[in-house]
Amino acid sequence: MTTPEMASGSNFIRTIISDDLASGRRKTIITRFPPEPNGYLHIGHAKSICLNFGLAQEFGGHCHLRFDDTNPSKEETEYVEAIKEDVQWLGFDWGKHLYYASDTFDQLYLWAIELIKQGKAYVDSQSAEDMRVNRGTLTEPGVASPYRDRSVTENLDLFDRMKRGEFPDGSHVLRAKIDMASPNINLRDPAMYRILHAHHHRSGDNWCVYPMYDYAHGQGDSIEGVTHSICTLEFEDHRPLYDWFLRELNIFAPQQIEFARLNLSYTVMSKRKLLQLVKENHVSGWDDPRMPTLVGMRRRGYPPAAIRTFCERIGVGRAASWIDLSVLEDCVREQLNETAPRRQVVLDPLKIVISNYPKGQTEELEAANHPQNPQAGTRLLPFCNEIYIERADFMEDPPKKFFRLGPGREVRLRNAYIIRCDEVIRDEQGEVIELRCSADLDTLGKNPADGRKVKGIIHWVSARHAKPVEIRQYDRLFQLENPDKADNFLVALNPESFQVTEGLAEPGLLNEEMGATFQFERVGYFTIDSKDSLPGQPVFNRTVTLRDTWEKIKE
RNA sequence: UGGGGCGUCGCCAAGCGGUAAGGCACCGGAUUUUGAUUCCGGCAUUCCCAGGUUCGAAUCCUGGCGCCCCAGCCA
Repeated sequence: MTTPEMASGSNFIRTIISDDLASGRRKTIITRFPPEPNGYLHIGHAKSICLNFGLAQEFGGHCHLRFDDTNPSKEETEYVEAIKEDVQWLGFDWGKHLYYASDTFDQLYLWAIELIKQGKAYVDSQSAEDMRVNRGTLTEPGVASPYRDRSVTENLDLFDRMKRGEFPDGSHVLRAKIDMASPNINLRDPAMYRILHAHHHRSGDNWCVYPMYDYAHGQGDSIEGVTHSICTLEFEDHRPLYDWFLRELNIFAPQQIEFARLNLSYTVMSKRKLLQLVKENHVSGWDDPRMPTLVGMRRRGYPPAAIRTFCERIGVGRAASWIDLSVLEDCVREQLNETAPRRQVVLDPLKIVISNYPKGQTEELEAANHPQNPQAGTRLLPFCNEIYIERADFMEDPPKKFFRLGPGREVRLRNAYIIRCDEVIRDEQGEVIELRCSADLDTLGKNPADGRKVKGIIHWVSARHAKPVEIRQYDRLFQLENPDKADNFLVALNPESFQVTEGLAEPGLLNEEMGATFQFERVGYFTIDSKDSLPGQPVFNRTVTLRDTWEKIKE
């Protein structure tokens, strides 16, 4: 699959890969996306997915999906299934290349024994606290463990008994013997295996020892023949360790390449924080339409193609970057503008009675489903003498630049007639509750014969035919550009990120498909909620508003 | 002041010694029965700063400054 949005500019990873291919250092390329199944995928993962799968497609290679399931205490099958679904939804296919780090446990164990035999690994029996203290600090070297020089025989015996489950969690750990004085802390005898009497979602209760990320990842890459192992910048300091294991084991060496992770304004990306939002009910779940998760965005109505465009547009680099949320929203608009059928829905109704239109009459007016795409066809809109318009489309005392409705003013009803406001009706409190208008009946599908210009166009629904529908208006979850900067990110939550209103929709909208997205003309894009909608009773999620230059002019 | 990185337009980002791509945003203007879309046009004498090398530097050298990451038996 090669989609247009991937036709691409250059970035440093593409350069490395094409150089490797050109020089013959690599015959083909294999990348991988290696999520830990301990949470749902978010937009940050999407960047990595698009990068890895995109590169593989572009250079005619493969991208593997590998679950990094080396820590049974945090991982669940629920997440595995959700992750697969998200990757597919985003539009990528790993084919037969589905792997699990846990599938390599046997091989990893054999390699560990090999390293012990070579005197490159040892069993340490210090407490976690002692290990921490003896590791030294950023500016002082570490101190060797008193167990560092155990004999190979003793190490072999201990490691075997660790594996058999003879020891409690935390009593021993297998460490690589590298350099306790290394300025790179990752090289100060990093842990390879810890004892964990835990049930693993795939290997069950077969193991009492589990490999650490650093000991498992590079070897997993190597086993799968990964040529370019792309990860985020915080693993850069781990690269010497990644390379060390491959070299000591003398196995195929993939190249680790790091890039800057995505930061999005007005959102948090850490799994811990997302989990907290879910657990403490600040949102309705991982799939809450305000969440930066892929399930959330899907429910909100973001098309996968928009997310792909976004990932391509933001580029790949090594400099810490902050992308404004509006960039994502623009990608969504761009995609939806092309694909979403148009409809008319009034969110905040104001009644109009058209005095010169026959009371009992109803006519069906033809409206285009997509003005720029005739192939999208047309639909019929019922029209009668009573309609609703958007409250904001009327002003009693409008400024000169306001070209909607006002006393004595004319405006075009989209797909219908031009009307003039003759009278304003109010209740005892003085609030406007109704408008009396007259229509120019000779303006259907054409401009006034006398040549007068009517610039304003507003949307409407027939009062006798419109159907009430639930509208959920979402906004950014946080009101701080960087919620992580607050002492507690929860104080940055936007109290107005979710508002429910009842709108009035053109009747055809009642029986559309779950997940379908429409443009409510002049308002925004709305998607039928796939969870809370009922047959004939849709709930609409506001996916994103339309761009609104009037908002700017007003200010 | 241990180690590893990063600093090019408001936000991303190309560039790799030959005289600042592109996208988004923004500002004009045109078309428009969505103040949407679309379309044209504008938008860094300058690349964190200061020196130096060179006919020529964002690109090389030296010295500063600023920011990010690392002390889990997490990934």
